[in-house]
Formats: sequence, structure tokens, C-alpha cells
Amino acid sequence: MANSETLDRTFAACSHPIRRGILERLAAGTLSVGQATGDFGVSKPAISRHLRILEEAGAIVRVVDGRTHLLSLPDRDPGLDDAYGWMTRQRAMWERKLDVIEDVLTEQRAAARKEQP
Amino acid sequence: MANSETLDRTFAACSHPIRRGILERLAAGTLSVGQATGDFGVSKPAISRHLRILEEAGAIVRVVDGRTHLLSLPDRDPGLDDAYGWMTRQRAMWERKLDVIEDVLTEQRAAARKEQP
DNA sequence: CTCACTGTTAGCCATCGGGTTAACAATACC
DNA sequence: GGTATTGTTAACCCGATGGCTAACAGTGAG
Repeated sequence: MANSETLDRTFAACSHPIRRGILERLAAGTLSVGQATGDFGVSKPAISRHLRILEEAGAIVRVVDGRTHLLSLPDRDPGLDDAYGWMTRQRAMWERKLDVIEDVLTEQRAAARKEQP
Repeated sequence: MANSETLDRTFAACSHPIRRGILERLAAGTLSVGQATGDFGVSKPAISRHLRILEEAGAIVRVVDGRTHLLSLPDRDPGLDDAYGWMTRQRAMWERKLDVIEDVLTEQRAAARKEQP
């Protein structure tokens, strides 16, 4: 079962363009902070805080290597899995709802054809 | 291309348990505000603000019918589609990254077997 | 040792999120 | 008309977000 607080943090982590950008770049592999966040046009402290939010959400992993911090996506991110699963279920129910509407429309058309052959 | 602000609002809309709960209930069909939010244990103004956030994100549609407001999911929610698409792409790249790691490991194992037959 | 580089922490400020109570608007009902 | 019901708006509180500059810590390189 998806933990609510985990979902909260994961969705919140994805709700800022800079944080999404960081995750997108890290999908290619491990990067230093500078490589992952070089040209977002904000100060380094701002970047540092975004990284902290991502890290606390479990969306990234940090390994300190000398003076550089190496960032990467975790092997498995339960938060992202849960968030993706929630969206999938939500869309499934939504599709089902549309199916019901479709059925109603089909039925109505059939009835109309019956009345006016 | 997914609009960044739309993604921001959609992910933010999904980042609160009450708002997710509302969306889950509305997946079953149209409900009044009271029906959709009856027992979340917060005051009515709090609910009203959650609804406004969902509405501004395009995640719900409101039709005023007398003194009750009827809520439903929109026929198509581009925001949710975009957010789902973003997560899908992100996971795809992540899977590909893991595939690469898997390839490397397989290759290493093959090399190891060659050295020690 | 000194200097440059990478990144974080500290302190400040403005805005937003989420909650409350109190008051209001609009509709339904008697 | 008077009253209950549904839901929003207004005003406020407090903590979190998001940004900045300045200062610091640690490491690499001359």
C-alpha cells in the first residue's frame, strides 16, 4: 500500500521545474552537482535546497567523493513507483468511467436505430 | 510539449492526500462537494481551497446546480496526461539506464568466465 | 602554504500552503 | 417571510518554499 506521506513528498518533489530537470539529467547516469544543475540560472544555495528536497523524498542518492558530490537516481525509488502507480490506477478508473459513458452512448444509439429503422 | 507550469500545478495538486482523495472519489463519477469531501476531518473553507487548487490545475470541473456544486473529472485532463507522460518517460530512461548496467554486469561476468573457465 | 574550486550552511525576505473562525450568498423548504 | 442547508469569501496564524548574499568547510592543485 502506498504510504501517503511518501506520495506527498514525491509529488511535491516533482512539482518544480528545476527538480524535474535534475531528475531528467540524472536519468542518463551519475553526475556531479555542477553537471546536474549547471545552467538553471539560480544561485548555488537555491540548488542545494532543491537537492535536499529531492534527497529527502528518496528521489536521488548522493555520494560524496572528495570535494564533489555525485548524484544519481536510486536503484529503486518506491516513492516514484507509488506515484506512478497512483496515477495509473487513477487513469484506469477514469478510462473505465469513460467506458461506461461510451456504453451509454452506444446503447442510446442502438435504441435510436430501433425507433427509426 | 508539456508546459512546465501545467506540470507544476498538476504535480502540486496531487501532492496532498485530501486532493488525491477527492480525485479518487470523482473517478467514480459526478459528486457534490459534500459527497466528495464529506469526511476528511477538515473545515469547509479548507475543502473549498483544495477544490480551487484542483480546479485551477484543470483536474476537476465544477457545475453549479442550485445551491450544490457538482464536481467531476474533465473528459480530458492535459495536465494529468502530461504528468503521467513525464513519469513514463522518466521511468523509461531509468529502465534503460538499468539495462545498461545490466549489460555491463553481464559482460563482466562473461569476461570473468573467460578468464577462469 | 596558498589559492582556486565545489558545495553547504546561516541569515534574511517575500510568498504560498494549509488550517482555523466568523461572516456572507444563494438556494430549498416550511 | 423565516429558516435551514450548501458552499464560498474574508481575515488571520504559522510553518514551509524559494530566492538572495555572505560566509564557511573541505578538497585539489600550484
